[in-house]
Amino acid sequence: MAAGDEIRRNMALFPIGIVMKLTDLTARQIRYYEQHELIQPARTAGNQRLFSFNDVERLLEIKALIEKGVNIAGIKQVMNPVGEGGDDGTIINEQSEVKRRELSDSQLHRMLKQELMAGKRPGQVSLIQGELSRFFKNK
DNA sequence: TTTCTTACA
DNA sequence: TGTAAGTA
Repeated sequence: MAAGDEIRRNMALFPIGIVMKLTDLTARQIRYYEQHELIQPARTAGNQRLFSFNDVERLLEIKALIEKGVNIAGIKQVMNPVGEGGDDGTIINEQSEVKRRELSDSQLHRMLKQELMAGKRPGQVSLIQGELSRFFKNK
C-alpha cells in the first residue's frame, strides 16, 4: 500500500496517441468512453487529454468487455462509472481491484442469464450487442 | 503534426 | 463507430 504508488498510477502522463497504441482502441472510442464517464483523463492547459496508467488499465478492461459483446450500458453496470467526491475515480486499493475484477466475470454471467431468462420484450434494453442472437446461431 | 469538438453517414 | 471539417 505504498502511498506513492497510487500517486504515480494516477499521474496523467500520455496523450491520446500513445493510449491508442497501448490499448488498440481508436481515438473515437476513447473519447466516447470518456463521455460516458467510464474514464476521466486530465487535461492540459491546451485542453488536450492526458491519461494515467490507471486510465489505460481501465480502457483495457473496457476493451475486454466490448470484445465480449457488452455495450456501454452493460459496462457501466459492471464497472461503476467514476463518481467524484473523495475518490479519484480509479482503483481504490489493491484488494478492491481484485474483487472488482472477480465480480466483473460473475456479473457478466448474471447479465447474460438475466437477459436470456427475461427474454427480449419491447422496451427492455439489452446490455449485450447483437441482441444475443450470435449465441444461438451464426448468421 | 497531433489533438479537439461537432456533426453526419 | 468511422470520418470530415476547421481549430488550437
